[in-house]
Amino acid sequence: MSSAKKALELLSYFSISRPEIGLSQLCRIAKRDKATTYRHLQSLENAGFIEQNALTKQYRLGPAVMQLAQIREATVPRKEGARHALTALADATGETAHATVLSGQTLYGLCECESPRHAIRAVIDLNTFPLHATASGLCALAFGPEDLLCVAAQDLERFTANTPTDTDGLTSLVDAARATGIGRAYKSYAEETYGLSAPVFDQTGQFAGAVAVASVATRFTPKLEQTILAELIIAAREITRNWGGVIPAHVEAAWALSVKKSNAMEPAS
Amino acid sequence: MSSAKKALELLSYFSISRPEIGLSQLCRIAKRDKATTYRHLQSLENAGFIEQNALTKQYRLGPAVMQLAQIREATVPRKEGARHALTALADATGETAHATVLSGQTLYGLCECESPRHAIRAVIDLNTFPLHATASGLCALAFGPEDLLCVAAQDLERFTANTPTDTDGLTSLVDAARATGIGRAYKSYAEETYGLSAPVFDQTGQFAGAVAVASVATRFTPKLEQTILAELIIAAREITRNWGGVIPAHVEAAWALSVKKSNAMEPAS
DNA sequence: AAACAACGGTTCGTTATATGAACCACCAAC
DNA sequence: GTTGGTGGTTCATATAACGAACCGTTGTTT
Repeated sequence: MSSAKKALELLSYFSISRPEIGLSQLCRIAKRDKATTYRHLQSLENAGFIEQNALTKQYRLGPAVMQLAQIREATVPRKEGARHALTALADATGETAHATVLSGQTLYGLCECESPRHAIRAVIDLNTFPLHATASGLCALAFGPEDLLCVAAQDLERFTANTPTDTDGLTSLVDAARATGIGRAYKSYAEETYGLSAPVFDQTGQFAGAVAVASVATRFTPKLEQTILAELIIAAREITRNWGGVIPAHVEAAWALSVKKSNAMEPAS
Repeated sequence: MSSAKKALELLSYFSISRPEIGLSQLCRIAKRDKATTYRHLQSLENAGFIEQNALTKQYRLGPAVMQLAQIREATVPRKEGARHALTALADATGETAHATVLSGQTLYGLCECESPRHAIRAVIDLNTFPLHATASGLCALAFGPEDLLCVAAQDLERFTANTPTDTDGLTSLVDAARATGIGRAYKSYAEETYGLSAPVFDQTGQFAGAVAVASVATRFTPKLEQTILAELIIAAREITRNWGGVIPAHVEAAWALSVKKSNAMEPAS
């Protein structure tokens, strides 16, 4: 593994829930040598990617990332293009909505929007999304580049009893997503959550990411599913438009079938 | 130079004005070998820091920087703490306002806010700020850690005829900043701009950054200076409060003198 | 259409650079 | 004063970074 990659990987250990990390602690987390880790941290600090809390000596993300994010968003305004649709989605469903972006073979969390309706709700710690266990991931496998499925099949980490851990289980979920235009993760990532997701496309015509709703499994009803489904499709259309893409015809067709079926099961809301 | 540092440095060549860069182009800019640069780009791409435009093969910043920025801002909400004061500052002065953050020995642009009042106005390409040639930089030298001045004196790059290029010239500007509580860059960075800046402090009690106004030199009048001065101080106080700091007494005293002197020169606005 | 130049990407022998066990100095708890 | 935890440093070793030269493609020029 290249030294640059190792240094960059250190950044991925910072998160909202763990925003400051000490040297020794980071060595444990990353399972790396202290001297090496220290040198990497120095490189990162020099470049402004991290800085040291003067009081605690712990490291935290630095100001350089703010600049880069601003340049990125000015170049490819993904977040801006998703914001409105996400808040509307969270508002209409009363659940937590979020969007993801595919880059290379990794699905990254873009932003999250919680609804205040329920005290118990899913919170998304924005991170990379496992392709096989999340609704957004299944969307990526179903509608993204084909080689993604091979990559995902290599690492079928088990998160819950429902996580698909063999290729057959995974492909059946992906096929279902293709057929319905919707990715579904029923307790496959976290024990209590039910995720539904719809694909989003960009100006290259390719799959660019997904928009998703994470709901608490215990309050999931056919009625709620019907609402989420309808709103998800609206959001996916809006974000796709903002990202300069168009929904492929076969996806629109799959959605139409899904909605029809959903309405049939729970008629006249 | 470490490989990690070299890879990270590549990211700094992306900017709002040059958001996408091809391999060969980047090699020229960074004055690096093509094979090496390519490998570095691959590392960066793997980590999600850059991605390739599928059509043009050019590289641009990737989604990972968005996540990191979100974590950084959740950890240390610098931007949020500066936003309101900056818009108010731009609004009150009719000029472009911006804020900078010191991390290590580098002064980073945080955010910029333009006023629509004039068609001709300064635009800040958020980047690292040269300590010797910008108003914010002079603030950092005047109120930041002492070793900063030694570092800055090592690299006195000339930008204009007014750029201080010897230690004496620089120290006199820094001394002036200390005496007035205000950093001044009169055509020392760009030929047409006049920058005024005030220091901002954080909860450690240290200098944390600066807030600044970049004005067009040709429309600069004592009257405008008086306005900028007053508003700058208000903004610096507000941002300092939001960042959890307090303005040191000697800085407040210097400001009081500056305002008094400025009022005396242009009485009864 | 042939020649050219510029592009992104790859190869391979050389050599510089990353590595990590062992090492400080420091601090807090007991 | 011992113990266990920090953040930070050293130096011989070995690994991975390096770059000249290479390939295949593309789009422009003659």
